[in-house]
Amino acid sequence: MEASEIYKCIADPQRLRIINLLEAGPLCVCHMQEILEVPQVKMSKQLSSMKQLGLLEAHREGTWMIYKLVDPVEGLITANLCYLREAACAECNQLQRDLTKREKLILKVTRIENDCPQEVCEQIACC
Amino acid sequence: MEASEIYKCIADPQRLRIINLLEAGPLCVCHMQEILEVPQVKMSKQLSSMKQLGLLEAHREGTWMIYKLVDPVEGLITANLCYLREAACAECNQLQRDLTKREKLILKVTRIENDCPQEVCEQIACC
DNA sequence: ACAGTATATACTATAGCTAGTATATATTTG
DNA sequence: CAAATATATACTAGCTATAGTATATACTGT
Repeated sequence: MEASEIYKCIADPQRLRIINLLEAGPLCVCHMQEILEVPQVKMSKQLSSMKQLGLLEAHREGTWMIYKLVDPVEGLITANLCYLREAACAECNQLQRDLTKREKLILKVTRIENDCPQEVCEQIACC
Repeated sequence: MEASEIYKCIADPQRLRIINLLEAGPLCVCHMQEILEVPQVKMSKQLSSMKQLGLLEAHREGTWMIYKLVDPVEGLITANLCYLREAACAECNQLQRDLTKREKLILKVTRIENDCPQEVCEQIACC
């Protein structure tokens, strides 16, 4: 993959946010939508363009499509995420907030699957 | 400067090559043109867009315009040049070749200014 | 087979980028 | 001041990217 293609990809803040999320682990489309608060069409098109580029891959689980970064992750991607997560700028803070939101969402999803009552979870963080 | 603006800038291979050259030191437009082998218009427009962005600054010396990276250089730029110069890809090799070409050009220019005869220079690399 | 949920694609309008040609400006030199 | 050199800008045409709306597909549970 050419460096310029990667830069063109992460030059879009939304796409950068997606990559940032996926670097922390695979996610399904609807959860990314929820975290980034973008319309479904936009999310889907961006994901498919990145898959096309060879940066992402996807598999189906029921009605969900689970996306992940192709392994091994492009060094240029890793290096830039690494830099941005440390840096202090509007976009960089956004990346941090997205990761936090991701954590919470994963807890919530796990809780639902475990049928653990919400009140209990919120108090003792069991799940 | 937003990260996305920087990425958009270096997503163009030509602009990346310019930044790579300038990171090694200031250069005048005609020399960059010679190294990158691009038409004058294109070079001028790319330089002015990067100046507009706040990445470059310029001053005049006679008929020449000397461009340089704004100091301090954006960390994101430095980090990426650093990565790309080590990496092995078509674009990265190009960057290395540009730097070599720059060295030679600077020697040549210095030689002319010193009035050192070319034959001597080429044999003993005096300048 | 049907309804519901999740995701993808087709189509369109529009905005933004790029290259190219021609022309303008700034400076030096004779 | 005229000619030469270096650089910038205006204008245009063509291309690419993006967003939005509507529609299609894939799967699950009933």
